[in-house]
Amino acid sequence: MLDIQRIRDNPESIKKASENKKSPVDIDIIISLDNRRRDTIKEGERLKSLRNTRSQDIAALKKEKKDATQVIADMKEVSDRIRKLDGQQKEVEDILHEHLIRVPNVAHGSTPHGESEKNNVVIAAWEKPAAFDFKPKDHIELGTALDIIDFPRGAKISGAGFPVLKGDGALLERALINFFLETHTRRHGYREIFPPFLVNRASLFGTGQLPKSEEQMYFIGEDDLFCIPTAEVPVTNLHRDEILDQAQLPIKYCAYSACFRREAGSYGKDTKGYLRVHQFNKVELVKMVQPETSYDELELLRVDAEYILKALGLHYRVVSLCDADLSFAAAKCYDLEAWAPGEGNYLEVSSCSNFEDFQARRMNIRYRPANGDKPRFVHTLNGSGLATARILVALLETYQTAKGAVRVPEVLRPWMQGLTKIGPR
RNA sequence: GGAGGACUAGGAUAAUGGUAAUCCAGCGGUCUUGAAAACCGCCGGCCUUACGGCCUUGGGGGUUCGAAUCCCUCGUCCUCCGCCA
Repeated sequence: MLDIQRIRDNPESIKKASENKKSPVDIDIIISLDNRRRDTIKEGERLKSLRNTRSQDIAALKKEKKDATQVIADMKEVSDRIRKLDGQQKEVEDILHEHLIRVPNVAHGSTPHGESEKNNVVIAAWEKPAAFDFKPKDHIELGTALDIIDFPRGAKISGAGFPVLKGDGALLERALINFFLETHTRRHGYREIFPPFLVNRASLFGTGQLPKSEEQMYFIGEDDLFCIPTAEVPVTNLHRDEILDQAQLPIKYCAYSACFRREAGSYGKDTKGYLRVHQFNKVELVKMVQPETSYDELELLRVDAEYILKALGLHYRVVSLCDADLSFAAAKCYDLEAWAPGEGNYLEVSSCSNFEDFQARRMNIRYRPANGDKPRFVHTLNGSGLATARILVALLETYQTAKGAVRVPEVLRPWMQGLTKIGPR
């Protein structure tokens, strides 16, 4: 959510920014609603001031055992008008709020401008794509032949988009999660969180999934709870409605969670295999920092996520998303894309974003500056570190051998029961 | 799931239906070689150039001229009962 003051001060630039983000909003109606709101408040406060002073008079009269019926009668009328004005004010504020929460965050100055994802900018790459002296298979063929990914049985017990990992595939998945968590906690200094996988509406509003993306989430109506689409939601909301000490910042959390996404409306895109599924595993990195440091922290966050890809020896590239491709709440975002030789494609395995104070305003997460000044909103950031479904795909396809086995990268072996490769059963 | 109790600022505590008091912590200052102690000021939010005004007792409603206080409702925590991996 943006500061209404910021919108009042720069209506044109906010309007332009929302158009650049391809979700234009009507700024004029927001300004006029806000004017009505302010007028109503003004008149209401004038009457409330009157009521407060006259109430004191009534108290004084009663104390002196004098008659107060006339004043009380007058104030009854004033109170009725206040009630009416309060009602109007609430009505205007509700409508204004509905508009405000749909204004997207403004892209940061360093975010490239563009018309679509085609204008995203590749800013770095690591390693070369793996070379093969045979035609590399895709992960579906590999996973099925090795009997470590079972698509048909997943479809049977749950539906399309719920593949089952079996045997060494399940072990590999678990190894990845462990490797990610160990790296970020021990090497990068993040505190591990094991969050609830179901959250309430307030949490989803805080991180910006609600109200815009309600249809993308699994919903348990009986309890009004949602399955989390990412650990970002519970972890960032940990400090909702709190005032932190400056000395606590930066806060760095990492969390494993299963992630649930309905992917409504995305049929036809990446439908094949394990690339776009309804449930996958992810280790998420979340930071809460002082505003002045958030863009430095974004670079550090990206380095932490990139470390995993380097350690796994995967070819990848870093993409700076252009404003048109930026998510609703983000001001700047880097995607990390791992190379999948079987697909012949790059797969998005991490998004590292700075939300500035956009989420913090929605969640009311502030910190008290060391000098005792009044609380300021923190800046929030998050990034995948990483998502296993697609990393598993990149690994299988990158480390496959001519004989159809898959070598296990060195760094995963401590969690792989001594396996150096996954072979046919 | 049932019964009872509680919720006041960062923390802790007070207020016969008359408009939120106090303590601690924190910040600034006086004093000091420095620190501590002591003392003074600040110490929830919003509006206002200012003076000042309005709001704030877990959330939302209601009664009343006036609600932290009375009523309804929801939430959270605690105690007990029931159920349970």
